[in-house]
Amino acid sequence: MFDRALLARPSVEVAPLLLGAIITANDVSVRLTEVEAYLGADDPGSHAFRGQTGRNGVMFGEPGHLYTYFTYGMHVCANVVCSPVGTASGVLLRAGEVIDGVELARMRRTTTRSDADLARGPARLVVALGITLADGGTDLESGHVRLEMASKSVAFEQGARTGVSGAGGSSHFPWRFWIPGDPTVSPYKAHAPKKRR
DNA sequence: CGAAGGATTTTCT
DNA sequence: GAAAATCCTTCGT
Repeated sequence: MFDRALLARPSVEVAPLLLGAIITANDVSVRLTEVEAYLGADDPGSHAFRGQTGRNGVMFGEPGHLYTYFTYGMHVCANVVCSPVGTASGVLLRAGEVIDGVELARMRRTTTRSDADLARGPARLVVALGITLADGGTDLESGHVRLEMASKSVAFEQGARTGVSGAGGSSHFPWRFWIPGDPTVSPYKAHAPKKRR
């Protein structure tokens, strides 16, 4: 199922609904096990915090579309756009379990040893699915990247976001959601301060 | 097993 | 010019 009205709600409400959902692209399907919510306003960790720019434009657009961005010079991350047109919010896809096209995903993730690592982490998930920057703005209902939401909600846990620099990284925004006990949930902790800036 | 450093380029100030 | 919603390798315990 794909319910755009459901996605038009704030990302903090949408995030837990996406756990257990299945995203399919380029002949690989992933069942989401970990996500993070980002808001445009009132969220220093969001790209849209300082208003609309060329990069984050699709976050202000129609819900249910794909928002991709390039970060750390070598990684692509993917989000599901939430909230009505004109309001920026999104859900970062942090990790998932490859349930279809495992062979293909394994070929793309040459550095991966175990199958549980294929989509464990935002940039890894994107690579496993074969998504690139050019896929930003794709409609997840009719494009070549599809989202299939779970028919019923699953049990989940909620806690502090990881990897967010600055004020947004504080545990004041406990907007990370995951399926407890799942081996594909990202193991990364908040990193120590970086040296080279 | 855990901690730390380095890579690399798009985007915005 | 500086920072960035990360990942991988290497080093130390």
